[in-house]
Amino acid sequence: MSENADSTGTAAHAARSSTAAGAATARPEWTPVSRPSTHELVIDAIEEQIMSGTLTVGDPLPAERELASKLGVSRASVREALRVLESLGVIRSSGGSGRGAGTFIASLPSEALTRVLRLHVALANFSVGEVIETRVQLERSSAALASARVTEDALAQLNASLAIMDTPGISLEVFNDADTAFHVAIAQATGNQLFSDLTGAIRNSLRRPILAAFRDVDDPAALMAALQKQHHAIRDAIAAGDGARAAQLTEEHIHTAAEALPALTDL
Amino acid sequence: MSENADSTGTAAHAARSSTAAGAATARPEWTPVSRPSTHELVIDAIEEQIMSGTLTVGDPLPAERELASKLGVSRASVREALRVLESLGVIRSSGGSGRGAGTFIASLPSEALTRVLRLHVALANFSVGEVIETRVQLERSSAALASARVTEDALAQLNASLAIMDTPGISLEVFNDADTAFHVAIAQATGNQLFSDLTGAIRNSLRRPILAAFRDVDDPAALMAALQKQHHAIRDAIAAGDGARAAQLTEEHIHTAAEALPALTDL
DNA sequence: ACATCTATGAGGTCAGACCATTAATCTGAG
DNA sequence: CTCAGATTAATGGTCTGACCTCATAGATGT
Repeated sequence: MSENADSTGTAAHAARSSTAAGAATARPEWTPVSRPSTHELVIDAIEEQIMSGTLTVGDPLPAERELASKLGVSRASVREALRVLESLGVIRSSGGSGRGAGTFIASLPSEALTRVLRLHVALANFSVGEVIETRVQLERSSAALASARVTEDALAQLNASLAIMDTPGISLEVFNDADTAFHVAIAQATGNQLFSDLTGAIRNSLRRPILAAFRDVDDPAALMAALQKQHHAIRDAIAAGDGARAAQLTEEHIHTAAEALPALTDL
Repeated sequence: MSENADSTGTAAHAARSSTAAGAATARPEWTPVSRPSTHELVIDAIEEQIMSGTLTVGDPLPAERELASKLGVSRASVREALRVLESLGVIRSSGGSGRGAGTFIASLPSEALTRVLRLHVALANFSVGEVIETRVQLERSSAALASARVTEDALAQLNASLAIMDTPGISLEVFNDADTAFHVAIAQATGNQLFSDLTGAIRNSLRRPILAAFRDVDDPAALMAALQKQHHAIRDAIAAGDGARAAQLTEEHIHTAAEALPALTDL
């Protein structure tokens, strides 16, 4: 990366704007020189190759030792950089020798998104209320778009998840996971991978709080039945291609769940 | 984390559903035992403290050497884990001694989200078309919600960004960054941090492609002027509290930009 | 031709050293 | 007694070099 400490760009430019507006004064602006750590430089070096298209999915990276000597840094720094990229779902490493051994450019964004959201939800940087509001908006869009694009295959996916939840005597965990799968399947039906990854990440970030809140419910089976009834209605609306209705039902569905789990929002 | 290799949950359950549906056969299902690496275990240990609420924002972590000996692993493994958490915006480290030195739980989710999206857009795991579609839906919601909740302060933010873009003879980069700031400010006006972080991350992930595509435009100044006119209209709709109109204008605005930059979508 | 064994090369882990930075503490001059 | 300056200790940052495990490619033997 040429522009270091880019900090999402926004903040830096907001600050810059104040000097532009205030103009006149033109004080020297001594910003403390940032000294990027070695592993950041390694990340930037690899990121640059990716940005410029030199490295694409499936390509191998040089061996750690080789990369270290090429970049003139220690193997430890290279490894720290690789672990970061790995956590971002950008690379995949495996041991052994020959075919398939080594480090490769991968594409596993959903796990990375899930982890980021899960941790920050737990840290209350994002409140459960915010996350639910985002989920409502995202899944409204998913439902509407899915209604216009749904295929046989996608419907089969929806029905598979519904079938699991229709099974009597199912455990809370299994129900919840099938529930997640149902909503992700709707997002997948839009054909937009980013939608479905975001949906999965958001939903999974709430997994633990949801399961915890469910234990405070008087009649879990009744709630599950109610939700499941709504699931069927959503499926029907999507299958009928009625996007507006699907969106509306989805919003009501999520609100039903949120209101039935009061322990969730005052977390 | 109790559940290892959680893999977003979804995939595992989809697979499980097929066996549940197919039933009868009941083949053994030999899933290769996952061997989590040491640094993953360290991450899980720290994550567990966060999930259980033992560690919250601002709390210090033990020193690297101490943590290593407590967990019975090498300092290198601890450092790899810390680098991952740092890249996820969950911790912040600084050297030295005494107050403020050491590693602390932090809260910088937006940078992490930006990096994830930026890299995966570059890797074409998310196509530009997908990202733009997501952006349309997200910002439609932002505009609608913002219209209902906008404050004096938020309007001032919007006007500040507009003022920058109204400045004549502005460079492409400055315009684009102010443009980003404008849209993020709308998201911020919803009061939903997740909205605004996602908006910023998505927009920043497109920064490089947008700037590149802009260079193929015949009359950049005219395009900027057209976009800026739309910006003003959006601002007015939000200020007037007309959510539906704001959403509609936002969608048209993004489509205008996308169509004026054909190089963007066939990237 | 096939099955086995071995060498190789990759990531994974570790122990220990040294450096740079920072705050707290000590020391001595005024 | 006060305050400037030197010292020290704690912390993250980096490097070195070693050893381990593992999976394959290729050699070896039958």
